[in-house]
Amino acid sequence: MEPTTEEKILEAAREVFMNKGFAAARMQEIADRAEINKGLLHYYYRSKNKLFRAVFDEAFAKFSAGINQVFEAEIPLFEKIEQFVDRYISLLMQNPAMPAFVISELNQKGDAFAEELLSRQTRPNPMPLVAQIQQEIAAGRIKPVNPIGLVLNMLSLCVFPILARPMFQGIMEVSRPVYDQMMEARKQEVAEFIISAIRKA
Amino acid sequence: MEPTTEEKILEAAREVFMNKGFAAARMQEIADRAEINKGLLHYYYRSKNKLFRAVFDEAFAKFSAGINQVFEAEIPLFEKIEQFVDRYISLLMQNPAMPAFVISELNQKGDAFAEELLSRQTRPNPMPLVAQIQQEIAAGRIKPVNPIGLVLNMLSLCVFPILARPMFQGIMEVSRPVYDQMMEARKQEVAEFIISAIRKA
DNA sequence: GTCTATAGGTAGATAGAC
DNA sequence: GTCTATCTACCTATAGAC
Repeated sequence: MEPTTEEKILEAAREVFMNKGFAAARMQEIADRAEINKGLLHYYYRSKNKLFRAVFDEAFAKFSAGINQVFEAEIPLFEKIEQFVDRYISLLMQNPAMPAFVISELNQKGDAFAEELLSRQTRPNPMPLVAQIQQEIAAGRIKPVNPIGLVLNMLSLCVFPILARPMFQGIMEVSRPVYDQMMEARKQEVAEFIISAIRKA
Repeated sequence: MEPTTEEKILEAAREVFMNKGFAAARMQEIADRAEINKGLLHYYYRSKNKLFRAVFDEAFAKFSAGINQVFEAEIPLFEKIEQFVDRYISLLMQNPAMPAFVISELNQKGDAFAEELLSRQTRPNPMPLVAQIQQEIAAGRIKPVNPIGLVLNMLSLCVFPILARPMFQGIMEVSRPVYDQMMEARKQEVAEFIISAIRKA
């Protein structure tokens, strides 16, 4: 089935906003990619800001849903870590521009924007995982680490390599296929790294 | 001593470019912050692009020098990890906008820009640390991990929490002072986390 | 709904007086 | 070196025909 005009606009806006950021994005380029004209863009979304919000909100909700799905799974901690790393790196590799997009817009638009955005329904909620980590510590099954710190470590290890891809490729002088291959191997390595760090001696 | 006009310009440009990014930065705002007028800005730096490059190159060189200093230190691996985490988190906390700035510009301007930029003299060189890790593995003193992956993990754990500060604060509902305090505590925690992960059982 | 044309505003860059 | 004034280009947004 043919995509509707609105779908074509959103798809085009996603690509342009995510790759260039809000300020550098051009309504003309979005119109061109959607194969319509600028006037029609404003007919559907009255302003650049409104179109941006539509794209950003969707990306943020997708990001949140993907992450919460694993946070909430009712499985043992070590399995959950493995699943989290595997699924989350896969999700990020499928949308490699998303993390840099979300991070830089949140940084640029100031804390007011971040606050407003994070007050919505669909947002990351690490509490189930935090609680699970606390239980494991209380039961003496893993080392006594800061639970929030551990969740932050898991996220850092998955997201940063995607954010830093251009820098990493430049410094290490590796081609894109080799980079992709390394990320694939990292799924296993990162899970082992985290589990080794918290497993009781 | 009074700062020269050029110093005032660079200082103002740093603040504006780092917080807003290239596209959203305005020459007018830079002029205002430097307490001069737009015309004079163009007298010193003929274009916005040239001014941006001056700021970016300086930030990138500073970033690289700080990191290389620890990569090259001739001390035992576990000590080096502790020093790296401590110093690098401190450096980042003193320039909290720098990582997001460098990362997003490298992502937005495409791989050509990244390639060109990374071909300069002062750039991050993790090879001394990679070699040291390989030696430790060969000597059987740490677990056999991917050396490049380990360096990437160290960087991820230090940089990502700074990049994600607005998101982290929003999700965890913590104030700025509490966030700063958590980052301070992380210096110790992250070093222990990494060492636990690679120490032989 | 979709197009063309254009209004209205703003930003980077230049000219020229002092 | 520093200023004011202005040019030129571009971009968002609107008006109006079809």
